[in-house]
Amino acid sequence: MADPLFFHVDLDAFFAAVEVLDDPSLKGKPLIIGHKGPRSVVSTCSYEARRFGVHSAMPMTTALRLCPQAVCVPGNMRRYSEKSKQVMAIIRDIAPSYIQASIDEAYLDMTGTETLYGGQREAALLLKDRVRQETGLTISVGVASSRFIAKLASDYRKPDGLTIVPRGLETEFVDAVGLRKLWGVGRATMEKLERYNIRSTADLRSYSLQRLEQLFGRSGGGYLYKVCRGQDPGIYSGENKSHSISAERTFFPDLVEKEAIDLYLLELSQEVVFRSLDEHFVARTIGIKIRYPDFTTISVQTTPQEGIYNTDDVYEAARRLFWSKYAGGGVRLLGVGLYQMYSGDEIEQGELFRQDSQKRRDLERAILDMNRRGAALKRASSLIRDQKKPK
DNA sequence: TCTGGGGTCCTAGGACCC
DNA sequence: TCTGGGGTCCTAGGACCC
Repeated sequence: MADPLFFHVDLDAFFAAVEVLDDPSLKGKPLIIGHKGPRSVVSTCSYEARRFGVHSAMPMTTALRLCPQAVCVPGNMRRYSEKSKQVMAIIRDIAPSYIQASIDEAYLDMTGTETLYGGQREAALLLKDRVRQETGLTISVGVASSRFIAKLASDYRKPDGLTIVPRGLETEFVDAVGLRKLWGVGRATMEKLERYNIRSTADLRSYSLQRLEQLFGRSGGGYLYKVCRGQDPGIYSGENKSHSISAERTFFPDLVEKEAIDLYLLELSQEVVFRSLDEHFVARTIGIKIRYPDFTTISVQTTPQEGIYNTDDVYEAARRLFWSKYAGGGVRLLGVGLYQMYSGDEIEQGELFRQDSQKRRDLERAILDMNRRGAALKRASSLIRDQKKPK
């Protein structure tokens, strides 16, 4: 049997690259994707902007202080997902199988393709070439014996990079990448590691599995034990898991009026329900999230016996949860989520009220279909909200 | 650095059942 | 009844990633 071979493909500064493609006058300029508002953050930025210290998730105010001449555009997800699909189509053409991990990255299982393309490097170069020719975008590719190492490798040299980690040199490669840049080691883990004087992957290897499990829990300990040895922690199974959908909004200024809070709860409820209809998922649990001006964030959820079928069900539950938990004062952020979602549309029939719920769900589906055809049809309550909403 | 929005996974405690 | 152990479900919060 052929040795396992994986590619990880990562689109370089993806959103920014698409903007440049669509407006060549932006080429070579520091470009930031994100809203300009006082509470927004950088979504992506071009490499020119990165030279000023700008990076993803940075508060927009900070970014513009570092790089005042940056061009700032809000972003267009529909356009990005269009380009993403083009790239995935090329990947599908070249790889025997692949997993799309997000809008701008994918894991390709290239096991057994060495004779087909004349070698790993040749296959990776073919992929890079085709993406450039057919979409105008550049990608960075990591090649390794596991998905985990391939992922680290694609990030090792960017943009337009190609890094091949030879079989057997996984541990050395992980050492070269360094602890902080390992996927899954974020700030909190890093701080904890430093408290134990663990500053490198080599330090980490001197700890036993048992000790790491004591310190980081069964799962976290096992994860660290494997990755510092260049082993794949196996995090890509993902089949048969429940799914969730959420929507949230940060406000400026903070919300204070009861009416406004209710109207936003309605809007968010509507949003998640329509998306669940679109994806053909039914939820068992609904939750809300409140963030106060001091950034403390709480969440509450409930799993109603009667089931959750339509916007009214979600909105009523969201309101109950909110008003039972709300501590008063301003609201910086509101969120509504559907959890424990399973695919399916039909609800078990039987009781009358359920049939009624199903009818409303069918109505909402009809509205969704009309919206897809471009009709600007909204629920009346939402129209009223638009009139009342400040700005 | 005064901190978006959409997700996933993990943990720990409590309820409840056998 | 002062009291075990395992399994499953639910909840709140945290960490992490793109």
